[in-house]
This record gives sequence, structure tokens and C-alpha cells, in this order.
Amino acid sequence: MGDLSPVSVKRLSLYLRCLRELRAEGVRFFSSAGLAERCRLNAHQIRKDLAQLGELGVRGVGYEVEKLFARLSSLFGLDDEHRVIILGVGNLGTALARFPGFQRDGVRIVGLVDADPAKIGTAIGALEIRPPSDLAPLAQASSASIGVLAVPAASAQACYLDLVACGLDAVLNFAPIHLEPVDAVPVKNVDLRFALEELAFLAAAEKGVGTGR
Amino acid sequence: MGDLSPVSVKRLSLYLRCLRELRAEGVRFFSSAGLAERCRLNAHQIRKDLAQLGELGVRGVGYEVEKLFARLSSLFGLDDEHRVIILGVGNLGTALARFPGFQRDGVRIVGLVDADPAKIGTAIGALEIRPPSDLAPLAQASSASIGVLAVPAASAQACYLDLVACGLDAVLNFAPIHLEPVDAVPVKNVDLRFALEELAFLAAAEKGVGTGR
DNA sequence: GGGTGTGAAACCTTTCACAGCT
DNA sequence: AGCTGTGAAAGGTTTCACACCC
Repeated sequence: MGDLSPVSVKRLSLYLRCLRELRAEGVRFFSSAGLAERCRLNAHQIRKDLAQLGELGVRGVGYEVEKLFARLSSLFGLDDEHRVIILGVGNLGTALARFPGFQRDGVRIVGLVDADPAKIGTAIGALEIRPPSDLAPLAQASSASIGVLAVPAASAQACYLDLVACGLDAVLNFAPIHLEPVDAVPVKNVDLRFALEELAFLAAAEKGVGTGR
Repeated sequence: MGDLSPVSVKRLSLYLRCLRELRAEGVRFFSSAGLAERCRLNAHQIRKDLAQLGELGVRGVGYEVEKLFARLSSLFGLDDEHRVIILGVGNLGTALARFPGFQRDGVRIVGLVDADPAKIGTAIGALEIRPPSDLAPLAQASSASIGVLAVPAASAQACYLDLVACGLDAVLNFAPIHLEPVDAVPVKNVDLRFALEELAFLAAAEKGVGTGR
């Protein structure tokens, strides 16, 4: 089986979301065409994506919701819960800690760490904010697998290295700086400014600005 | 000149960030190879991307920082400031309102809107939070071009339509729901849960879980 | 010499057509 | 008949090689 491409993984994640909806609605079977309509892609692509994971469908019938849900959950490692530690509990860190999507369906936040003495000891929901010195024991005790960086750009690289040292498997970085991956610990950089600039381009294009036309 | 592909636009935005750094460092000229090293891409791709925008470089010499900076700024419509209105001033909206990248280099937040009566009248920085009924006059008075949705998923589609009705050019959506574009007002959906799931996949792959190997 | 711009080659992704199973 | 899985075609993107200009 060939490796999945990142763009394919992104779509599979979308399918998983749709499957959650279907499950909640009590649907048991569906076709690629039906799913296509729900997530606005075409049926060909969905079949290609799913076929990569093995023969999950039944010809002439379609796909079984539970079976595919189980397959995708296991693909994303979501049947064995991912434990997440957030570094940096400013506005963004707080928003992430409270974001429902970070506390559901195979993901659980198990730690909040911030260097600000004024914040240490306070809590968000049921989770207390801990000092950086507690990071390593916290990571070990909770067997966390994912770190989230919501710290200023200046400290992001150092914090990333701390997370790597704690043995985490992957890091999600919100600091507006490109982190260099080390030791095969993958980083996903989410740069909000990039998203805004992409949009600025679309907005400018709408008006025909800067395109030379 | 053919249209720029989204993936190309994303890279151009990255180049622009690097150019800001180079400008700050007082550099006046650079080569595609030099930029490649700085942003970890290959020089071929950079030249291809930049060549699409016209003959910006000088053979045997390289690119002039100021010239390219001006070209990219105008491409993104950033020389004429983009004015941004944020809908939904919860944790995420507050984080965005305070995010430095949303208040710099051709982007300015000009309005905060929230339906919560307890928030209306309070301020973030110099900006007062206004009720939804103020949205239309606010958008008009400030000639805003970009709307940011940081509202719950349930109200996102309705809020998007409100923004469209106000004549905005593009919308950045953080609600975990896919918005259907209408009236050629482009939407960029930023789903934080997707980012996390992509990462969960990478983390799981590290351990060889769910891949069948 | 040095570094850009560009057409061709290699590579990957998406779309299509249809065989094959129920 | 209906819908999936798959090999082939089409469409894009990235990489390469080299002509061209300073």
C-alpha cells in the first residue's frame, strides 16, 4: 500500500467528520455519491481515497458507516485517545483549550503550561495551568502524544525542542514562525496571517487590483 | 498571464514574509537560491513563481528587495490597507483581535461585533465591541473588505450572509462548518480540528498504528 | 561567471470509463 | 440494476536543463 498524500489525509479527515454526522443521524449505509453531496466533492475522488485503505465498500451496495468510521478512527489513531498538551495560555491558548473540537472524539487536552507566574495555578475548565518546569513530568504522567504551541514567535523554537525532549510524537504550531523539524517529530505550522493574506489576495483579485489587468 | 494557483499564492505569501525580514535587515538584493535557503524551498520553484508576475529579476544579478516587495504587496492588495471586521469576540475572536499579524503590514482591524449584551460596550485595545445591528453601518463607514467569523458553528452561515449583505469582499471562517460561498464572495475555512487530525495521523503513523504495517 | 526566465520532462492528482461483484 | 474498485486519460505542479542577459 502506497503512502497517503497529505491532501488525501485532509479529505479523509473531512470524511470522518461526515461519518460522525451520519452516525449521529442513525444512518447505517451510504454511497460515495451521497457522501460526495454532503461534503461537496466528487464521488470518484472519494472512492479513490477510500480504496487506498483497503476494500471497505460493497459493490452494488455502498459503505457501512460503522466499518468505515472504525477504519478512519484507527487510521488517525483516534480510537486510542490522543492526549494533548498546550504550551502558552494566552488568548489563543485559552481559545484552543476551550475549543470543543479539541476535547472530543479521540482528543483530550491533558495539560496547560505557561511561564507567566500570574497565570500559574489558575485554571481553565478543570485544568490547572502549570509552570514550564512541570512539562516533562506532566508529559510522562499523562503519556501525551501531541503538543500545541501557542507561544510568542520568539520562544516557539525553544518550546518545540522542549516538547521533542519530552517524547511527544507531533507538534501543532500557531506561532508565526517556521519551525524546523528535528528527530522526526513532525510539525504542522498553522499561520493565521497566511490565511488572511490568501484571502486578501482573493479580495484584491475581486477588484482586479495588482493583477496587471 | 495565467491565473495564479492557490498553492502558488500560498508560497508568494511566504516570500512576502521573507522580504519583510530582508527589508528589516537592510538587504537590497538577493538571489532565488538565497531566498530558497531562507524559506526552505528550492530555487527553481521560487523563480517559476516569481516569473509569473512579470520580469522582476535581473539576470546575473538577482532580485531587488524593494521592487519585489512592492509587487507582492500590490498583488495582495496590501499597499491599500485591508480593513477587517471580526464577528464573534469570544476567546478566539479576542485572540485574533490581539494577534499582531492582524494589525500590521496592510491589515487593520476596524470593527468588533458580538451579540452578547455583556460584551457590548467593552473594548479590546482601542476597539469597542458593537452589537450586530451596527454591522452594516460599521462596514460602510470603515469600507471594510474582509470579514472574520469567530462565531459558533450554528450561527456561522447566517453571519456569513450578513457579511455578504454588507458588501465585504472575502470572509475568513473559523467556525467548524463548511460555508457555502454565495455571490462570488470567497470564503476560506480554517478548521482547527482538521489541523489537529492531520497531526494525529502523523503521530499515529510514527508509531505504525492503523496503517496496516 | 553568475543568476534569471522558459520550454521540456518527470511526477503527482484528479477525472473518467468500465470491469466486476451483489 | 446499482455501486465499488481500478487501470487509463487528462490535467496540474514540480523539477530539470539550458538559453539568455548582466
